[in-house]
Amino acid sequence: MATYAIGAVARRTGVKVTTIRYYESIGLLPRPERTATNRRTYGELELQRLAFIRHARELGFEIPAIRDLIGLADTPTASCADADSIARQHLHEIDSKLERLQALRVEIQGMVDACSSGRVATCGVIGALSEKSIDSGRAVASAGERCGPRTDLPLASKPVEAACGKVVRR
Amino acid sequence: MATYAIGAVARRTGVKVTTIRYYESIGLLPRPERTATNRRTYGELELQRLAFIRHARELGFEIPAIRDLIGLADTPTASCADADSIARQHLHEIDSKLERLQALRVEIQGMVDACSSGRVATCGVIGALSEKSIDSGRAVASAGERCGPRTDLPLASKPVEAACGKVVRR
DNA sequence: TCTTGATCCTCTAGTGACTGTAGGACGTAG
DNA sequence: CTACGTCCTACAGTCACTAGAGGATCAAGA
Repeated sequence: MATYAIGAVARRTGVKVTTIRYYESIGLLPRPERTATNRRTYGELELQRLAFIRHARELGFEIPAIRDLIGLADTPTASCADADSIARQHLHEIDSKLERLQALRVEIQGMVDACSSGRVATCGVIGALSEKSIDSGRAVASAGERCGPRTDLPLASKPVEAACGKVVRR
Repeated sequence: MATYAIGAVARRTGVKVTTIRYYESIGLLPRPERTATNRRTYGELELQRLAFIRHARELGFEIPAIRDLIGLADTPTASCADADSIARQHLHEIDSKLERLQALRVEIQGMVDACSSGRVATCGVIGALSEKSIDSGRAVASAGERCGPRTDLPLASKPVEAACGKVVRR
């Protein structure tokens, strides 16, 4: 079975060398075998686990949650009940993420469509994610409401930028 | 139009007071109006924007990306082409996240189902997210492959834990 | 009106999850 | 055997918060 040096693992999984060592230091990855000259060597399994961690992080899961998830995969059948409750809990988290991501997708797709058809872009991007979070009932910006009076205007003019915010600078 | 103190905003959006101030300090939120005694006051618009930021962060978007997204919502129609390219780029990101989240969901749902029906749980959780990331072709763990020989064994035994990793400790 | 407790202010320091760098050992192609 | 790339440890820095100190303001009750 093939083994890989830490650099090769980094290249294959997209996780930086330093990050791999960091994950090892916090116990998220097991300490790997070492060569006679003290270099880490990894197998396919670690590659998979690392790729999993990377994706999970990109999806917004925190390290304790990832520990859980990895634990699920490693759970012997005996403790199925524990695994089940952890799995259910994360299932809710995932469903909520999916829902919000889909809402955001719809709004952004809408912008792209509007743009390509030369129509005035409406900016429901913020509304897509903001509504369901303002806890108390009567949603602040009910469905369909857009940000500012832009749609009614021919082009951006004075009242708009006061109402709708700032420039993007990265 | 109703205005809110920072604490009220925090309660309604689920974003901590200190975090709101932090977002202001990095320019992600505009500086709000102040009362005569120097207290911040916010309107519905800031509430929405903040809720948006919160969800976006929970979905794994970084602050520069969120700046972009907010920028989209604030974009005057004039710069529609710019907005379009940014929107398209984030659309890809979102689609990729959706895909991976759905794959993870399937695997975790599978575990829950297996558990509730008393079957031996298979641990495809890691496989769900690891496969598509190992860059070079011939996927390391091709579809359907599971983590370790667990499914074939009656209960966890010696070779498994060496192969499949560590204990969960939070 | 006075008090008391909640909330606000600024400033600074700490945390989680990385990320980069210094200083040195090891590996490998020419 | 040289040169350059990769690896090692250790530690400091960054990003996105988070908590705490020390003090001012507000709102409700005695």
